[in-house]
Amino acid sequence: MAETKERDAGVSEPEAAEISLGRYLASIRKDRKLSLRAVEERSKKQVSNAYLSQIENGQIKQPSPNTLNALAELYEISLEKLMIKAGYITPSSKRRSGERHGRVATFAEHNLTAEEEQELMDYLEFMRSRKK
Amino acid sequence: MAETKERDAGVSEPEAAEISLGRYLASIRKDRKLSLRAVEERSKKQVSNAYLSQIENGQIKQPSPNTLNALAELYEISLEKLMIKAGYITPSSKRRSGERHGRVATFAEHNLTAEEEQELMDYLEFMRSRKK
DNA sequence: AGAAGATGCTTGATATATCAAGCGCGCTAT
DNA sequence: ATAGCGCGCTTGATATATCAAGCATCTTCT
Repeated sequence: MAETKERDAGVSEPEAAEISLGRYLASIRKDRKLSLRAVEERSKKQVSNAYLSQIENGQIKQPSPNTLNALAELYEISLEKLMIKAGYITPSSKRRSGERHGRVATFAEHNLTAEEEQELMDYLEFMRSRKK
Repeated sequence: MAETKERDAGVSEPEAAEISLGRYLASIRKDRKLSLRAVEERSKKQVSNAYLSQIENGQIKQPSPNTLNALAELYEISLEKLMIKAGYITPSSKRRSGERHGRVATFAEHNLTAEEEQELMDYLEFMRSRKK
């Protein structure tokens, strides 16, 4: 029955004891009602079913950002969330107390897509969670 | 004498035949007047001198984003530029011809730091260069 | 019941990232 | 000159990502 026995460990520091990358990805895949092989196909072979299985069972510690990106796009979830769970970045400082002056003007020239905006927001979150 | 003999190859597709990651990093390190060992120290041992040497000589194809991030911060250069040169993302489509509706309002609530803004701009570039 | 798939999983092979330790060379200083 | 240091570099060892191929189980169809 697998059991998995809390074989979690965590690449860097689990800290908040969040749900692991593997379990997270597995739960999402099930929610999307996709089989391992379906993901393999839809990802244009970027992620093999064998490999995804290992990731979901926690046998792979840190899949490459390529892989994570493929899954993020396929599942339509935030890449940064995966990057954090994979231990590429540390969600250490809760909030930068630094000085911030509202500057938005620059982005006016960029004509953002809705998706682009969403991704930028995600990335902003990501930026603020790492940084020393 | 080294020669290196155009042992470049490129992880994904060189396409624009830009300067390679190795040469780029080497040129910047020299500009910053740092030795391999100095970088090793300043990076808090995140990048060993041996390894950096290999990277600069093109013997390492794709250093991890951790490594790239350490170097980007140390040299104060754009992480995305390194990510592109390392082949993590493809600067394929010059410009998405897609529909974009100017949306900036959301960022008004975010009070961006100058650095954050810069990084977001970089990331926007990065986003637009990959994407199918 | 048995053929045919589909599903999750294991495993062996291969590639590659990363580092500790060491080598050889060029500088200074004694 | 020679002792020492800093330099870039090589190499062997280790860890890990990734996949092709296969296995066991379960479902469904005839």
